[in-house]
Amino acid sequence: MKIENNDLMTLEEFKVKNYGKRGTIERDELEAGYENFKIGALIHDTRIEMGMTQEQLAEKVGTTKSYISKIENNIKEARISTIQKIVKLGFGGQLELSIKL
Amino acid sequence: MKIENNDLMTLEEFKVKNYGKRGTIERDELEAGYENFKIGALIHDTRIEMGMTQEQLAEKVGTTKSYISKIENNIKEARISTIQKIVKLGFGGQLELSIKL
DNA sequence: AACAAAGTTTACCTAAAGTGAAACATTTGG
DNA sequence: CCAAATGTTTCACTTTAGGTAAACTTTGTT
Repeated sequence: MKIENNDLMTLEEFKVKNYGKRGTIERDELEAGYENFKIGALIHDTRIEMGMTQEQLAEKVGTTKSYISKIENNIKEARISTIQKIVKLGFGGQLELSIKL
Repeated sequence: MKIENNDLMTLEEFKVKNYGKRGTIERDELEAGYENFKIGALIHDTRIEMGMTQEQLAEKVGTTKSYISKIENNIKEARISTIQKIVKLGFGGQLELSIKL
């Protein structure tokens, strides 16, 4: 299942509504259809599928497990370059971004 | 032409190397293969193709032309939610994000 | 050349990301 | 059931995005 789209909301609204929840996604396309803050679930599920702990991922990326936890749980909204770093250094993959008009 | 990939670099390194330059992209696929800071070019080119000024885009998104300029020129590295706002409110499109392993 | 329109830069503020250590909680394996 | 491993939260601090107005520069038009 793809991550479904949400309406635009602020980070605060999102926290109230979705704190602790995670979407589930199917491989192995890992298409996100992104939207809002579901990026955490994408990273979480990818990490699990690759059999990594947060600590192992953190080491590859060059950060700490507490930070990875925050990103996975959408407590901090990462920048694109941060997500990219995780995908590239942590998963050895590539982040793709496109605009659908 | 798609935006080509770059190696990982810091924002500082990028500024020194690429300041002022912009990639060009072809429509209408607007696939980004993102990577680093080329998102500015993606927004710039999309805006031009839609015949909008920075001021018009800014108004739709609910910001100012100076901010749009900074994003297009990669002076500020936007968050995903910001890019999404521009794509959604400004272009009436959708931002898509995926991980390619 | 002169003027208008569009784009860039500067300056300045606030709120949130980025960061990590350590404490705490939860899950898993023996 | 206990210990070890894994994951989450708290606290604390620094950097940077988000945001705007105004000055300035570039580009386009007559």
